[in-house]
Amino acid sequence: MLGASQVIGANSHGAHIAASAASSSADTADRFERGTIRRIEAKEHVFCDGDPRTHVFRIEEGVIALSKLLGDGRRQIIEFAYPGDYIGLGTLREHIFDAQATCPAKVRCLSAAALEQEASRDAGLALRLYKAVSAELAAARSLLVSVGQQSAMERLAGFLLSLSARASDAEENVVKLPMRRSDIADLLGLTIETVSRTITKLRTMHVIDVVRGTEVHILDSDRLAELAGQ
Amino acid sequence: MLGASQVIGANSHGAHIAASAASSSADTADRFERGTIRRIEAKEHVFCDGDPRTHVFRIEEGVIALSKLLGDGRRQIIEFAYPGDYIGLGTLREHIFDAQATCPAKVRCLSAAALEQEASRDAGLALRLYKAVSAELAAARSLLVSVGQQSAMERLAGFLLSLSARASDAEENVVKLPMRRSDIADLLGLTIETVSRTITKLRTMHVIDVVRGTEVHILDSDRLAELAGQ
DNA sequence: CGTTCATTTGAGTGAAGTCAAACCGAGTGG
DNA sequence: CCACTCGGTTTGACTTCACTCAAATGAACG
Repeated sequence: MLGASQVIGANSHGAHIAASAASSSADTADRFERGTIRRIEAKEHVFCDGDPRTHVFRIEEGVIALSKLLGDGRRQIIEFAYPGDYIGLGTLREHIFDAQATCPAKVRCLSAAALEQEASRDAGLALRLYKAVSAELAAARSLLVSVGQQSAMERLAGFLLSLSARASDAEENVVKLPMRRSDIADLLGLTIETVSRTITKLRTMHVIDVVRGTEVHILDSDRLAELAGQ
Repeated sequence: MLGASQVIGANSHGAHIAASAASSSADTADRFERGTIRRIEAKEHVFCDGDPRTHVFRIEEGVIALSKLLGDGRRQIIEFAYPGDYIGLGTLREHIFDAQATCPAKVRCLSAAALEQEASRDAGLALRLYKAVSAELAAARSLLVSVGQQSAMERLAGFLLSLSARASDAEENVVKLPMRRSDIADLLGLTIETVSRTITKLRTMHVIDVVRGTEVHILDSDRLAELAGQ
């Protein structure tokens, strides 16, 4: 994918804690992969800003939006967490963001206390936590660059590219948008109307085609990469 | 400090790796606190985007700006690193940002390879790395909320408050600005002119006073907190 | 088939950007 | 000691991109 350094609101390859490839402590990782599954309806919260941080969650299905709500209703989405990603990592006693499903989802619940206690003994696990958070940090910084410096068109094009790079489920060049326009707007620091107008412009330019509003077909990925800027 | 959740371009309490309070492995931490000191001139780079990540640095004096440069010259500053902060953490083989001094500075150079090798054996050290990066992540997300949702006035007021909260050096209510207007602009996703105009407006409102352009006296911190929004 | 929620489209406004010039303080050298 | 330069900052005039308000359209579902 051209412009691979651009990852918007998503971790390059997900924030995986589970040991990759051969690891001496794959068993300890497994222990934390076996939590109870919780079903989340669209718009339901997994946790809220201020809640005690009792669990870490791994997304199994659907998409969870991490967001910060300002007093007057403005909202910034920090990241869309996809299957395989972890949310709720960190060291604070309480959550400092909302986590809300953008569509029906399933998450696996893992005890935060147990995880951290085990990590204080198992250097391998602690290192995997470190790497997972480092990946999230890179993603957050990438989004910051986009929101701070790029035009609406650049942000949207970059967003579509980052989704197409990550969501390797269906066919190449087809990107599902399992979230509302307002979610995309709040991720990119734009308004719903600007997101809609920009998508329309991409359609009239024949760079993308949109089916039922939720499925984007990338017709000209080179042009899309150009529009995304660097 | 009112609105304490707002931390702009700075880690709440710095990204400290060194063991806090009583720790069983204070000695291993110490081992990494003894690197050679390097003097950095204003505008000089500590490292560049793309350089191999051979060292981690701890700021001893001055301020280092972490930034991403876009192809056409646009720049987003990710964070200002102050004394006590670490830069260059992460798991990638190469740096993905520039690190540049905004004023004369000193950094301590620590071997990245040695640090990570030790961390793979010492869970305590690995956990401290985890916590340091988690703090950076929280700071990056906080800046993202600011840049994505707030007005120029809100961003600037928040920035001044976050600096006054962190730089506990001199008197209360006096904030040093050891960086150019262009650095502040690139942190907040604004232009030099907008930063300048907003500072002027704060002066005419008698919320702050500015001495020699680099020293901000906060005259009405309650009003400043109001202007910073939530 | 009407209600509801989400998206699109249109018209007008405004906050921040651009371009340009003036200002200011710190060095430097005549 | 003053004139000149130079980088940085401030201020002014004008423009523009994205926002706001408002209405129309479309999709989903009981």
